[in-house]
Amino acid sequence: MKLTSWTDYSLRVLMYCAASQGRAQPVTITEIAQAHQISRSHLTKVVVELSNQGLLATTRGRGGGLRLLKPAKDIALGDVVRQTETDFTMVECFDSAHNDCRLIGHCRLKGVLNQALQSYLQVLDRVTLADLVPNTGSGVPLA
Amino acid sequence: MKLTSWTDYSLRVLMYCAASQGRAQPVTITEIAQAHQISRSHLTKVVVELSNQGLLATTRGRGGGLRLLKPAKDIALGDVVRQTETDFTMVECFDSAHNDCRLIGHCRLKGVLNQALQSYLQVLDRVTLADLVPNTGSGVPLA
DNA sequence: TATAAAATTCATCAAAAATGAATCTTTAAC
DNA sequence: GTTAAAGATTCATTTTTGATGAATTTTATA
Repeated sequence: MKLTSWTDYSLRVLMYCAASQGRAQPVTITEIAQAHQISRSHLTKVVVELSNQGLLATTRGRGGGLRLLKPAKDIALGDVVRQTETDFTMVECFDSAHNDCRLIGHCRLKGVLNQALQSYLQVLDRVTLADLVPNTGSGVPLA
Repeated sequence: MKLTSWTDYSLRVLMYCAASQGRAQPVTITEIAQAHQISRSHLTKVVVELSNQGLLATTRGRGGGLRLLKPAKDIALGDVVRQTETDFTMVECFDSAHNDCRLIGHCRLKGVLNQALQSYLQVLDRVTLADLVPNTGSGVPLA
């Protein structure tokens, strides 16, 4: 019952980008990697995925970097977590080949656990990147 | 973001015991292991932990077995999950040695993720074993 | 054309979850 | 009191999957 560091890194990248909107030079992977002491190579994969998911735009070459494709206030944490976490399995399917009682018990359990998960995500749906990142207006909030 | 099979097994054991209350012979580990096709040895460890947590009473020797220490309606899923899941880490602590902005962002994130987790557990707090297990009154619901 | 950026490929490494055999301990039934 | 049936313990692995990073390739700008 925990988030992967992959999700952790994804959130850091997005927050960093959100905090840097308005800067003259775009944010680079190297910059974020150094700021958080994560390997650049590893972080690149996170960026690629976020890019594939349509959250980030990347530009190669000198002067390139990252930018958010949507305003920070339009990126809800719930959506990010849904996409970065791969496994929301709550309980292994019980073997239903036996009897009604066990099956009924199972179904109720499954339903309850799913309700709890939805409740978790709904809390995150109500929070956006903009809520997390102080809006300094300076354009260089992570100086 | 998923539960361990340890928690899964714990819930199965408790549900099985709840469904078997009123039986002449107590439930045995071997019986549950066979019903769910789990190794008896492995399941024993789950039972020992549940016993240490005060949820189950065990009796050794011939004719021994397991029984719930509380009525099924008094055992909330939230409490079980809190005890069986060991790691609720949501995000690794950011390195706070750098600047205010990152730290503030981190703190807000941490708070939000914690809120979501609490929301998850609160849903489970409202459900008890009795809600999961059909009350047949037969005492042999898993025949 | 040199440099700086993202992107890809490959190979592991590490941690923790999961498993189960073998054995020991306890206790009721016979 | 012996024996069989039950839980308890110990030990060693196996499996999974998350996590990591070096090396290289591709792209684009100054």
